Parts: sequence; structure tokens; C-alpha cells
Amino acid sequence: MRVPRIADSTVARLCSYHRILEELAQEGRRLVSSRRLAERAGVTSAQVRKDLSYFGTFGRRGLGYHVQRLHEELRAILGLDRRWDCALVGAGHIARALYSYQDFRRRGFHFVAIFDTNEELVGQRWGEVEIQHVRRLVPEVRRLGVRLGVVATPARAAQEAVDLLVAAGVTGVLNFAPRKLNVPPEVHLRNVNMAIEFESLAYSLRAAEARGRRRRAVPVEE
Amino acid sequence: MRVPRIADSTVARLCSYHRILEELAQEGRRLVSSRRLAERAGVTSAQVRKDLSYFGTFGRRGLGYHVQRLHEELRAILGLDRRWDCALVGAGHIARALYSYQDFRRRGFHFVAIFDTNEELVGQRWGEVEIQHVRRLVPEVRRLGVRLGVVATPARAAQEAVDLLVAAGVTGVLNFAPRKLNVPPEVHLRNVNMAIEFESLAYSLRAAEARGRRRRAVPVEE
DNA sequence: TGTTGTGAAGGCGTTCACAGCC
DNA sequence: GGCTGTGAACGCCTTCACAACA
Repeated sequence: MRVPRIADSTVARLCSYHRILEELAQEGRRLVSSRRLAERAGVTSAQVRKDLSYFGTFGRRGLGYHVQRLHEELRAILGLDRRWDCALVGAGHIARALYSYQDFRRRGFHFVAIFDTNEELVGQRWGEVEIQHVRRLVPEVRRLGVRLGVVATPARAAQEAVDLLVAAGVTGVLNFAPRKLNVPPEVHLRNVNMAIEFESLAYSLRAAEARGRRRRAVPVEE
Repeated sequence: MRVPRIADSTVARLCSYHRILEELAQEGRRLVSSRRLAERAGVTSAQVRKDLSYFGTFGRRGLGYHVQRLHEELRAILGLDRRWDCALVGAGHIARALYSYQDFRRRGFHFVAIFDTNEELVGQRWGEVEIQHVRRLVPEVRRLGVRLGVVATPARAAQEAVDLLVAAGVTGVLNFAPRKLNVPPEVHLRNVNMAIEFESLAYSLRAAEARGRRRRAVPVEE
């Protein structure tokens, strides 16, 4: 399979195509055009075709794409045709939300270990998983062969958490703490910062207001 | 104040500069160069200067930026110099995580109303806020003058939730449900999809593995 | 006629590099 | 010497537009 280096934005769109194809299959559709797919994803049809073309040719001219086949192709391209075991560090509200999010499990992401430093949480069970003390992280993550770690600790504990994960051999880390983390270059790090989402929206709203005021104050002719 | 149309990525960086300046102020620093700021943010110094230049000239050649002053400038630019009341639709785990995230409150985001359709949740209190039935959404959001809505419902309920928020007069919506939402053009919509973060990371890990295998199979000379 | 696949063109964000100022 | 502010160059992602095919 082709494994090109592609933009983050492209991967994000592929994920949404993958989800839409799942829905289309449930609706009983056999074929879909790039135009239809684009409409549901909120992008242009040329964008859909270009995105797919990085990985091969999946459509048939004049007809479109076979829903089931394209769904499976994308599943394999995105690496969702297998199980991804994850270790969760921090057992607070964000961790709980991630753990409970059914969508993940359906796509192959399983939280198989949870760690915290709070002695009151250690020993509690979330479903089949018992929360363990962070002391146990390295041996447990090694034993389970987990390669994907999720940091959901307070900011001050995040660097230590990721250091332990790396020491235990994970190769990918998703960071939900609002702090820049240092990892060796071979480890893939992705940051998710929900505060930035709120702040970006605040900027847009404030900017729109300011522009509105300005337009009213100095009306444009025409 | 200048209110240019800038890229999303620029706003995200401004948010991180803002946070870093807060830390620098706490550390007691008076001045900071674009190079230092850039290092802590994980970008280039030219990027920092360019980002700031969209809004004015804040530095002094040969010296750098005044930490406290730049912090306040960014605070105003990002619209964080005031209170943002938010309405939360859906009172599940994601909502609970957002509600509990202290960082938001410190930056002026307050959840002043929470809605759900689950009768068992209605009437419960989170801090000072009582969960109300979604039936009460429009009058309550109107009464409180809330302009920022957060959709944290299951996917199937998300469009209805956002329709109610829009009917009640919100001008900005943050959507945590994995579903494309339709809103009128004057309403600002931002989507946050945590599944995409996991899937993007899975792509990177799988791609790195595939490239690794390939490199070992066909070793490069040198 | 309808639709894909893809080089070429376009647009936009980032980086460069240096004049200008401390 | 140190550092900012910024036009110009660069590179990358998106859009265009059309040949190829059903």
C-alpha cells in the first residue's frame, strides 16, 4: 500500500469520508460520487478526488465509488483495520469522557490500562479496567505491549507522565494537558487543547462584532 | 484595534503565546525576545513576529517585548478581557469534563446553563448550576443573554440542539458531537472531533511502521 | 452525458533576510 | 551587537479544468 506523507488536514478529511461511507453503507447505497461525498463532508468534489488519489485509484469514471469497497480501503489506509490498545494516564474528568466515548471502541481503540497518582482512585474499576498507581505504569505498559499513550493529567504532571510512557515503549502519544511536551523524535506526539477551541471562537465572535460596529460607523457606498 | 482576518493556525498560536506570557509574568520576567517566546511555543521567531505584526507593533528593537504589556494586548486581541457566558447542551461525560476544566473559568468562560433530555439528570446541580430540561433552553438562553453555545450531545441529537441554540440567539457554537451541523451563515461554528485525533495518530503510527519496514527491506546506501 | 484522475495554476501561510532602531 | 518589523521568496495545499473513460 502507498504510504505518502500527506498533510494533517488531508488525514482529517479522510477520517470524515470514512465515517460518511459507514453511514452511506447503512443507508443501503452501493455507489457514491465525489460530489455527493463532498457535500456531506462540507468540501469540494475536487478535494475528495485529490485526497483519494494520493493512495490509488478507487473510482470508476462515469459511475463514482463503490461505497463498501472505498470504506474498507479507507479503513486500511487510516490503520483502523486492527485493534489499538491505549494506556490512559490521569483518571479525571477528561479521562472518564474519553473512556466512555463509545465511538472509539467501535473504531478499534481500547483503553486497556489506566493510571493515576490519587490513592482514592487507585483500585476503582472502570468497566473491566482497574485504575493503577502510576508507579505500575512502566511494567504494565511493557507487559501489555501498548504503543499508544494518552496524557490526561493536570498540566504540571504531564511531562512526567509522557516520560514514563516513552520509557515503557509507546510510539504515539495524545496529549490533552495544556503544556508543551518534549518527546524523542521517533515518538509521534499530537496535542489536543480544548481551551484553544474556546479562545479561537471568542476571537471570531469579538472580531465579527468589531467589524460589524465598524461597518455601521462608516457605511460603504453602493 | 485592528481586526484582520487571520488564519485559524495564527489564532491558535496567539493563544499559546498568551499562555506562555502568563507563565513568564509569574516567573517575574519583564522582557522577552521573539526567540525565547518562539522556543517555548515550539515555533520560529519570525513566526512570532509576523503573527504579532498583524495587530500592531508591540516590541522594541534591540530589546524585545514587555511581558506584562504584550500579555494584556493579546488578552484583548483574543477577546479574553471580558466574561463569556456559555450554555452547555448535553450533560454527559464530555460536558462534565468541560464544566470541570478550571482553565476555562480562569480565562473568562462560564457555564451558566446546562440542558439535557434525561429526566434523571434534570434537577441535579453542578456547582451552582442546575441541569434543566432542553424544553427550557430557548427561554433560559434568551433570558441570560448567552451568546456562546456548546453542543455535547450524542450525534443524533446534535442538530436539534444547535437549532435551539440558534433560535435562542447564540452567535457562536462549539460542537463536540461527531456530526456535521448546519447553521445560518452569521453563526460561527467550530467543530471539535476527538475521534479524528485518535485516527490521525493511528495513521501516523501505521505510516511510520510501513516506511520503516520498507526502508529495512530496501536499505539506502551511504 | 456523467464522473474520475491529475497536471497546472492559484492562493495562502511560512520562512527568509535585511533595513531600521535600541 | 542585539532585536524587531516586514516585503519578498518560497513551498505547500487547494482549486481548476480537461483528457480519459463508462
